[in-house]
Amino acid sequence: MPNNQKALVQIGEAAAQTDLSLRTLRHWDDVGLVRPSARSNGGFRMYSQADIKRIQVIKSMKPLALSLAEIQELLGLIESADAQGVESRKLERRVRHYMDRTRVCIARLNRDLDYATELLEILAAAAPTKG
Amino acid sequence: MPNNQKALVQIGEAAAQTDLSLRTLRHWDDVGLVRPSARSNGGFRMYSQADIKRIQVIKSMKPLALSLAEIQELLGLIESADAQGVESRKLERRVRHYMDRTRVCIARLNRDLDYATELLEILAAAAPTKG
DNA sequence: TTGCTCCTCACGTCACGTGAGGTGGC
DNA sequence: TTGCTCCTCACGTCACGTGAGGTGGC
Repeated sequence: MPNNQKALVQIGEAAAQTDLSLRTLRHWDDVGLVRPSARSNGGFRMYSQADIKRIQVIKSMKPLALSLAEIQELLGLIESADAQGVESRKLERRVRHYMDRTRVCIARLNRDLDYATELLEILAAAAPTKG
Repeated sequence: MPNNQKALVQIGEAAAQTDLSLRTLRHWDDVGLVRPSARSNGGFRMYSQADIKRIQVIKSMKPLALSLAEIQELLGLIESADAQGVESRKLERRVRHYMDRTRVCIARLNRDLDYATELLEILAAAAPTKG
């Protein structure tokens, strides 16, 4: 089965599948957040399905208001924890730190939702005729 | 009652009451989003309670992913609608445009919440010992 | 006069956006 | 050979952060 070979896609496909810009994927490559698994002879970035999965995970972490560097650290922590179990106290402290931030973020998202809903009502009042 | 006079506060108080940085308030002043009602003789920004209310409204609009210029336009639209009713078709079109964006944003916030909750579970699995 | 708060530049930062000029590969 | 996709600079942008150097006002 040669479908292992075919699983590599160019940056355009990766961008389409993840709904991100080419520039964003190139930037994430530059800072080391998602390095494509391979390059073609001509230097084209070639993304594997695992790469795309990682991109989607990162995309889903964006609303947490973490910097790219923090996302990178957090992904590394999760990987280490998966690989070796939680043996290091330092690792556990960092993970707990990010759990706290995630909880804060969830609270903020809930407030944001309330505000957005309220704004929608205000706008509806400002444009009452049915569209 | 001279409490009308006393209702003006300096930028530090305004920042404390809204939980924003001095720099943010100065920036919003620079771009014309929130101009303090007055300046002291020495040039200090003096914010009224109405100013602070406006700041809080704007702060609550930040999660909608609007630019400061768009927030400014939207606030202007709501004011016009309040003042003259919805007489202009153009005004109504813009308001509806922002309603759509708000709906999109609400959908995104809900997805973000799901992701954040999921991440919290992943992190909890990575740091299972009780803190 | 001392402190604390405020002021205006003005450069730095983060995460990209946006061309410019050039090449890969079917 | 033509198109479309991709490449690397490199400057621009948005919303501020962060000093530098100086002043207001109780």
